[in-house]
Amino acid sequence: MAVYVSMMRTRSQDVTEILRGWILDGTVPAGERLEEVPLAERLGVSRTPLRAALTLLATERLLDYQPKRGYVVRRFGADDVFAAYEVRASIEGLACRLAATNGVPDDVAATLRACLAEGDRILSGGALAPGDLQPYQAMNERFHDAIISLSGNPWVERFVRQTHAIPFVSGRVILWHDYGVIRRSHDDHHRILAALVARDPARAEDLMREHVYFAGLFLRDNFDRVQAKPGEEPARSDPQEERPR
Amino acid sequence: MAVYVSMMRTRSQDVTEILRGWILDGTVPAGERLEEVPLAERLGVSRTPLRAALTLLATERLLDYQPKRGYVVRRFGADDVFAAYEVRASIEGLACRLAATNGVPDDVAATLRACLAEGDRILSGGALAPGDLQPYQAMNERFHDAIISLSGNPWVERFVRQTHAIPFVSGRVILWHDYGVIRRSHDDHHRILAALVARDPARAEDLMREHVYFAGLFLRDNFDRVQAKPGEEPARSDPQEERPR
DNA sequence: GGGTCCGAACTTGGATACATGATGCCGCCA
DNA sequence: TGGCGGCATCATGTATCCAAGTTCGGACCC
Repeated sequence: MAVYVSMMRTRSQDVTEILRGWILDGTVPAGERLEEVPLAERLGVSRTPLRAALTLLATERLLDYQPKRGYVVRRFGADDVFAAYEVRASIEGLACRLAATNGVPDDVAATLRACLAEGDRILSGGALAPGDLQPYQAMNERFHDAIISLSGNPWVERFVRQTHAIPFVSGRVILWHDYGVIRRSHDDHHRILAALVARDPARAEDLMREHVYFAGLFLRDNFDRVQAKPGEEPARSDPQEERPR
Repeated sequence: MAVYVSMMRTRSQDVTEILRGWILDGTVPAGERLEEVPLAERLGVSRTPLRAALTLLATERLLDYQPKRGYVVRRFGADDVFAAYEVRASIEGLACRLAATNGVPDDVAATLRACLAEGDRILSGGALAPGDLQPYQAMNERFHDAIISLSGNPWVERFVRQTHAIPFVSGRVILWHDYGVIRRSHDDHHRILAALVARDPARAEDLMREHVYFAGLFLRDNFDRVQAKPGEEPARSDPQEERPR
């Protein structure tokens, strides 16, 4: 007996995704007040589903909310973003440790090795071509997502996903100008997989923590650079958070 | 010109808190379907604020939601709860490390020392009196909250708060039957504060991680005990549980 | 002239009415 | 008798309407 999962999509969900996208890619600038009626008209829906979306995004802390005073797009500074990376480093480190403890099934190992191979190919030229940014981002996200799934801890997955829903913390934003940094980062990937298959939880955790933490450091020190070019944001792969894996 | 912070409380917020309480303390049993109209009548409000509360609790993952099929109180098993403790241990460990790095202001140190003193007093008798559970819980929460605030990392605060909003993970639930375990746990508190004032980040992190992690282990191994506590018969394994609706 | 008080317009919160998809019963047919 | 299909019922999703709080401007008072 098959269990049917409703494919139904409500307007609220659609509106939520659209709005989240607008916030993350800067279409709606930080600090802007979101008034219900104009927004609803702009989105072509009534206030009801829009309000559901707003409450949801407020619980995700993408919006600030005060009763009777409405919603404001939250402003994220370099310190906020770095703080998020600290947390992400900690949780993904945990994920990596758990994954090493649990072991890596063959099919996942194959996926991870494919990620490594693709990264090697992209970086083999010795320089960063702009057109390679998007595939590298996608590869990077696949790699990290696979490890998070391996942790087998649903809360890890949930929290990491929440950190990804913070502007500039998402794996979609990668500073693509320093070959050496990217090279090193991908080298981390190699060592992380090695630690995973060797069932070395402590090493796997340490590597992942530093891997993510350094990304946060680097982003903080180059924060003006990434803020300046929101046009660099390429087509996001669908940000819907509910996607089961 | 004074800046007024609206003290306004909306019905949605009230309903959210009430419902969250009902879920956390078992008034609404896990697995139960929450129908909007009956619930709204029971709460004395219309469907609108209730629906806002439901969407919020669903984003907190306290409820499962499927479009057109409504909300169901999520069921948390021992493994879910333990997994939450793993994450909480990691994040509170981070919080403790950051707090040790930042240093402890005198007023906070005084608060923490007061917590230690109260715990010492409660435990001085050499046994656990039922009437002492509530003050000990409150003290425990104050202690942990103070350290989390010291971290200065807003995301840490947010995520830890989220783990506290999981049934059985909340600091409100403490197994109060084994004097030795509580005694040791409070001894951890002493050492943690010592590490904080000594500005020893590594030791502070390790202590807090183990402190929380062991609480998770202990809770998992005594899970039936805490589940039976709300006065309900332990959730009988319901063979029809899988039936969608 | 500046500050305060008042009120009107606007915005958000809540209630109700209507639309739409899910569920389950019942009868029909093989 | 058992399975399948259609229709009735009901719960949820959305729109609209009403209530209540906030904001802002202007007039009045000091």
